[in-house]
Amino acid sequence: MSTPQDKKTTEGGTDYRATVFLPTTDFPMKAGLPAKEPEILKHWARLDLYRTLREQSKGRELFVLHDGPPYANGNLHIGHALNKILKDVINRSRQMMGFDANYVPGWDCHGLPIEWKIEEKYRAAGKNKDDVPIAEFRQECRDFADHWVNVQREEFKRFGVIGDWDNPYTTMSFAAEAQIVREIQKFLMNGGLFKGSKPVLWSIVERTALAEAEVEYHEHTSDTVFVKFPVVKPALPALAGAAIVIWTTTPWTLPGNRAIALSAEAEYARLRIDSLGEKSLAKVGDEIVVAADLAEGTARACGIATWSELARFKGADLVGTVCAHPLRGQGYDFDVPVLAGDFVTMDAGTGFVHIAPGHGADDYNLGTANGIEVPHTVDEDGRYFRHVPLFGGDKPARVFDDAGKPVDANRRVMEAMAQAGALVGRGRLRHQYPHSWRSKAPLIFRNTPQWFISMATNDLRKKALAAIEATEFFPAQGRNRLYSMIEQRPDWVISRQRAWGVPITVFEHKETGELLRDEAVNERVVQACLKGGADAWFTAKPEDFLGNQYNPAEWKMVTDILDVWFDSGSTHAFVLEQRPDLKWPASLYLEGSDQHRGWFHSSLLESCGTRGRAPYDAVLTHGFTLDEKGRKMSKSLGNAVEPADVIKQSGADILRLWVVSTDYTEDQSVGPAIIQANADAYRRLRNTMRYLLGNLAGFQESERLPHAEMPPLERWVLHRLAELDRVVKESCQAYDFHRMYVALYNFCAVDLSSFYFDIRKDAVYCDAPTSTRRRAARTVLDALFMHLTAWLAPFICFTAEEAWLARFPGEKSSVHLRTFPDVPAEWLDPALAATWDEIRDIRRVVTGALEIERKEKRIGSSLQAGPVVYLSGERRAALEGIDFAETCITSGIETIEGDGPADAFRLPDVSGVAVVSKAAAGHKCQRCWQVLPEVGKQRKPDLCRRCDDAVA
RNA sequence: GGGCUCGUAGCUCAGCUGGUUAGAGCGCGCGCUUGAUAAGCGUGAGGUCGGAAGUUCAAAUCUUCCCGGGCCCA
Repeated sequence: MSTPQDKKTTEGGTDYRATVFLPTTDFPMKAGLPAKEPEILKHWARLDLYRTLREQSKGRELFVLHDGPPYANGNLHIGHALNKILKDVINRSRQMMGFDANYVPGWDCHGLPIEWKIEEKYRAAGKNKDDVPIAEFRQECRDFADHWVNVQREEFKRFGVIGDWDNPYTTMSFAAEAQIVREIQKFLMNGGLFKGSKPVLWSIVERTALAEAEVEYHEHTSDTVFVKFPVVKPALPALAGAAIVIWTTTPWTLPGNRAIALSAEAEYARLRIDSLGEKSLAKVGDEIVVAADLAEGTARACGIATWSELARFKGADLVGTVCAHPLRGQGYDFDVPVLAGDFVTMDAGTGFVHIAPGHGADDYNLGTANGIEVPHTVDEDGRYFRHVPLFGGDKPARVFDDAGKPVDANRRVMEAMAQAGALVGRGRLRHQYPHSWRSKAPLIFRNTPQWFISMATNDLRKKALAAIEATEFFPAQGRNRLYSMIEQRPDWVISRQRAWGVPITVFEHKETGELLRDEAVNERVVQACLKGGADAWFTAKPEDFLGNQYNPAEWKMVTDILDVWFDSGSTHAFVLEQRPDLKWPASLYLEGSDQHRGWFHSSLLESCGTRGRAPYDAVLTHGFTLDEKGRKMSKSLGNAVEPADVIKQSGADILRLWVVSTDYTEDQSVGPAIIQANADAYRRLRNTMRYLLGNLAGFQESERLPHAEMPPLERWVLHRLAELDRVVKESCQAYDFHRMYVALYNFCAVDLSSFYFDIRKDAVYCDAPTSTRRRAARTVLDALFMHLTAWLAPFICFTAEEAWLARFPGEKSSVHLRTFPDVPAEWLDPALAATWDEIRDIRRVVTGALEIERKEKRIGSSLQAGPVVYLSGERRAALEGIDFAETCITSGIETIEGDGPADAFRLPDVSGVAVVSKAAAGHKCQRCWQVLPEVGKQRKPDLCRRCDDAVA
């Protein structure tokens, strides 16, 4: 064994450090990204990278990832970071694959949240939104959105995202608003647009519709009633002569009743009332039907003391039964069918739900799905309309008064029910009930006129479904999700009773309700919007648009605002179609999986309704970002990761590395530990770049060695590059960056750092510059640099640039102006790769044996060893032509065909290899530190032959 | 409550149409190196494959149920 004496000989000996070719580079080990990245951003700004790329790639095939617009309010959160970085990785990789990947970012600017912010401001100042002129209010919304567009733009740029930041799109630009108007006009002209009605949450106090988000739930005491609906046409004979009993907490909606819902899976029972408790409203001998599980509860609530069960039915078997309205004969003579509703639960009531399509969402959906009309029963004051029998007329009953207190509607309905003999029971219930966030008054569901886009007219649903079939989905499951939504969705309600958005620019005839369909009128509206934005609809006079042909007195301008999903669903029209540097349809839409219901969905419908196909060729969805425990991020849990914090502490490249390190098709986690892990991984990649740069210092073209003249080790590295080239291409094609990242990372860590670099340090540091081995190595290091900087550029765009500039500085220099380098066919050599796999197996046995020597303190450095390796014939063949001592980083090695002694070192999973440790023979070369017999016999007494020549 | 979806070592992920002792990298422990040095190398310990039942000669892989998480609806 080699002894510590070797070390002593260095002391006082010649210091050959200066003659060794150690790595030299200005590329620092410590990145300092938070400070460095802004400098790189400035470099890109100076060379105008975005525009340079466009010019440079003119004529190439366009790749257009159409940006789904984020909403312009508030700072960016981690979800934005994931989304935009992913888009950027795709754009950069597509660009480097040889496309012209032109990316135009955009913003969604209209809508409720911004409206609220402005309203809040007004309220803080003691003003009321309704007292402000609408144009003024809209201007404030516009300013607000504008502010956040600018804030978010800077934040996105800091992520390293490249795109046309100087000319982004917004849904509120005049051109966009005008085009949105054009789009809605297309639905007007083709008949897809129609006026219908739908129940909305309505505040009687404020005389306005409320959005779900404006609703608060508070305790409220409601009147409850059990009401009999006599069976007229039983679906089963055993049902004849009975009455179905419903329970409701809103008796005033009973005049609007048009159906009864039940649960198809539940059991129902026909009961005969045998005896009653005190004050019961029920009648002995009555036969009623309720859910079997709720019979007892119903009986108790209605004061029924004893009863007999006469029959049992499965809910599904009762469907099709027709009942009479309890007030039949008094103006309520329609049929009340029994339907199955999946929202019916057995929590309370009777298992039968009274359906008033004008007074509830479930009611509406079930009713319209079964072709039932949606009656208008109460007006905006909460009074029954004149036409409602018994409760309307000259003295209509009212639900709530202007202070939100109950009036007489419930009482009068209950009295009528009692009089009709239909009231089985009544009570009071304290429960959670919707209230206005502003007035805190209770709300009602009220049928209101709304504008719709029909799913049936022009076969919109059919076209949309066909378009989904024709679209590529990443991952594939996205197709099903979107398909089933489109398959089931009702007509699209596009009207909102709001202020901040694009109006539904339609004229409705005051008498007939007919819609004005005139291209000349339409064009005048569009021109006005182009000039003054959609505000024109509110500021202009009707005659400005109607011209001389129509009498303004006869036509009403619709003032409802378009659903913002129609705005963003039209981005393809005012961005892709109108910019000559883009194309329609988009190559790709990419958003979070929530956008199956959102942007993917509305864009599809809008485009199919106006152009007959999807505005995209492919759709990619990513999951949501959760904390390290897999939980949703929230302020209250305090588990949110802010992208700005990560950038400030670690740098955007760390955030970008996180994005590509996850499987974004599923939900992904982030937190301090995960960020740290990515910072660790980053250092490994960075040091790989640094090592390449250091050892390429002064590299000359004349050093290059042809592939055929390279040692097997170098040819193996080039083979690995060829393999990676394939992985890179496949991964980029399939947007599978995680796979690519793992492949690149493991290559750097496993193949390069711990193997190739480690082995070749000796030759690169100590060989003479003319040595073939060293030239081969440097040729390969150059190839590694060229490939890795390109491959990593889409991921860690800052660091790849930093590394590139460290080697090729210049004001016009940028790694991002490159494409992925080609790989010569000759590099691919699977047979060679198989040999090296085996060599590394054998090497593992050697390093394992060395580890024991180290434990026993017989060696420190592997260069102190010169083991004997016993090999089977096949194993030995693998080492043919290989310098195995060099491969194992030992000073010498002896290979002998044979089994080897019994006490030799072996590994269970590597057969035919046995290692007997031995110290290297000779003395330590003071330059290369190998222990060799020749040391002491050269010109310089403390050097080996190679080093002696090298320093000569 | 409904639709879709996810749950493999501390972390990020591989494990094709079911088939030997479940893999990788990181992290962690130990050791080496001190000429990639706030770096590099070697080596070791970590898993009831969310849980239960079932199908099968055989299940992380198929079926059912349950638990937990997520998105969208209601």
